[in-house]
Amino acid sequence: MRYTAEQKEEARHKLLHASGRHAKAHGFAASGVDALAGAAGLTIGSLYKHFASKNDLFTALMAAEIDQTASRYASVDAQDTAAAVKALASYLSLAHVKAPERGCALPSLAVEVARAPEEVRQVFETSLLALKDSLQRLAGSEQAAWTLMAQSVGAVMLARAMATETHQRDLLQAVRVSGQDLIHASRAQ
Amino acid sequence: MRYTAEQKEEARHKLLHASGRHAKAHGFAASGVDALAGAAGLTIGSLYKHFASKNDLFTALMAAEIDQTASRYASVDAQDTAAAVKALASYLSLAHVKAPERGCALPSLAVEVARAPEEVRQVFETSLLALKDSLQRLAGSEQAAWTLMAQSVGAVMLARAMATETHQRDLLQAVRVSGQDLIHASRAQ
DNA sequence: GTCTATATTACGATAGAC
DNA sequence: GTCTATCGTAATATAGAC
Repeated sequence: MRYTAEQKEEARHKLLHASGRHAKAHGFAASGVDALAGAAGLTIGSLYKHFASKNDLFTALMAAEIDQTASRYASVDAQDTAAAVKALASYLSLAHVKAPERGCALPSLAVEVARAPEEVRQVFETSLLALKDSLQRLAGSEQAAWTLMAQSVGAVMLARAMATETHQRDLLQAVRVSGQDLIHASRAQ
Repeated sequence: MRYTAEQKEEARHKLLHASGRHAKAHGFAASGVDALAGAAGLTIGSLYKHFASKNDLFTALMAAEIDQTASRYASVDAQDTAAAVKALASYLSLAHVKAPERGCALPSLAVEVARAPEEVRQVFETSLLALKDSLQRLAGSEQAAWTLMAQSVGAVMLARAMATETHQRDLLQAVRVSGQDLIHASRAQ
């Protein structure tokens, strides 16, 4: 055959990665299928050979994105408090706010998962629980992990919606301090 | 004239309210202009007599929605700690997660503001800062206000994206406890 | 597997009658 | 001010050549 299984896998991977970037920046529903495929240098017809529907692409894309975020925090040394604080500061940075296409998918796309069919939400939930476990290693308790996740995701999303950088900084800074308190409190015990 | 200024104002108000409900449930960009107008019992042609464009409607709708949330927390007695905790519990309830059309606009629509033109974000920011001030009365400090807002909005959004009610409860409960700690800490001083 | 071309539907916005 | 009708455009998805 002209195309090997490896080449197909590679094309699928590139499709997931590139359409993920595009969706995080412009929204998934708001992105046309042609734009999603075009981001990977492909065309509509080709995309539909890899995914049965736009929703099918969304499911795979979301899982890949959240897993990527989870593995990022899984690689942080849980013993190293300074490393945990640094990872938090990176998430709650102005750079993250300004570059959604390179950042975490949750502030950009979680709301679209909420409106997606049960199947999508089921796959998403599995990935999200894995991310929570990664955070729990750094945050100490499950409660701290959920709180850290919710406030970080909320802060980045709200900061992106604001118009002026000064206020974005204020919000990020406030949540950063609260998050640090949370991390330190769990380690003081 | 056949239509008085009051009737026009009333129609505009109903349009804002009904399209707000619809947008919170299904997303603003994902909602057709006909569906937005239809939610208020009107038609497209009529909507365009009140708003110059779909984006113009979004700006007005967002401001009205956030102001509504802000006034809700402005009416809570800042002296009454139990009342503040109760308001927080109501926001972080399963009922709120299950009924986005009747709830706060932030978990549903903030991400769309982030992708909207500068003009929209500017108006949004003004309303959001007023909401922050309302929360600051209850939370004590500005830092606690931003944190409370970010984690509550994030928690509701993430809970809505999850598939099973048990995990939704876990997340809401965790953030509720953290929020209560935040409120109590600010009042212990 | 990738492409171009197309079928079909829905979108945002406008025009004109009442 | 509200309605129906309509103009362009862009959407999702499929068909068929290579």
